[in-house]
Amino acid sequence: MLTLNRQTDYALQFIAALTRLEAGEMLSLRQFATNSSISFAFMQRIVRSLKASKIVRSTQGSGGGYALAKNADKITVQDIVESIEGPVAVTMCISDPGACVFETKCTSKKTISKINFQISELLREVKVSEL
Amino acid sequence: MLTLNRQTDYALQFIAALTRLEAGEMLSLRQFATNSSISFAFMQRIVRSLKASKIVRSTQGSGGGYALAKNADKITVQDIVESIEGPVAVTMCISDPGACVFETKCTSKKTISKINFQISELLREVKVSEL
DNA sequence: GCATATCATACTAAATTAGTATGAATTAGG
DNA sequence: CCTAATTCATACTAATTTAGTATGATATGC
Repeated sequence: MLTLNRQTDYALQFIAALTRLEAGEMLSLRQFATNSSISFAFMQRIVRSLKASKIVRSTQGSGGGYALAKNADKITVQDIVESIEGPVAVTMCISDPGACVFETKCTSKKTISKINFQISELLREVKVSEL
Repeated sequence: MLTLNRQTDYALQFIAALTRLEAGEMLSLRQFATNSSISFAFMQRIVRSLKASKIVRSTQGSGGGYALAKNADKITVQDIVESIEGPVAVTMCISDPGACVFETKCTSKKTISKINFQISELLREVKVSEL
């Protein structure tokens, strides 16, 4: 089905929520999770990746929470996907050269790489401000 | 990683091999499998989908095998992907409306649907003759 | 100090994907 | 008619990935 995993899906929703904050406002993850009836612990792990990729920033302690680390039209859907799932790689020859049994005799790599690039570009053109 | 599964990968390689056949020639799956050192039984299941989608045709019995069911530039990568994995659906709200916990309050569906459509179109523009 | 947050790690469960096994049906050629 | 080579069909198991849980530490405002 060529699908994003659920974590990415949740991440996009969380980011969308952050785009709706006032300047200076923080969103508590617990509040978001409860509000959306999804697992808080699961969300924590997802958001950790977003933090590591510098997509969101956080403040700890009471009254703390998360906010976008940069302007919503400086963050792309590609950034989110890559933060959670790693680089787009439609086939294993892209993510893991040498893994494919066809490798040497494959005539399609060029075409496949092009598809991969185009999908990646397409995701890069969508800003999270559009979510 | 937004990746095609291995079955699709194998299917693309098989189709690529079929495009290289002379008119009237058939390729035995056993031969292809042995040749590529991948599981014959696994390939059988994959090719069955391709047959069901009328992408390949087959003749049984000694000397039989598979060939493309239509011209190589009438078959797209999208056809192969859809035959093996089903329709492109980047998020579950596309493959399974009602499954997503955000459903009602989601503001992003339009954008996501657009991405989904674009990826699908992109795959449809690549013909298997290019593999 | 306490309630409310994030941070970090380790674990378990569920679902999907990959791969195997077995046997039936079909056909060309000797 | 027999045999070898092929596709067809179904059912099963194993491996991997994804989803989800549990627990406790660390930080901060009031």
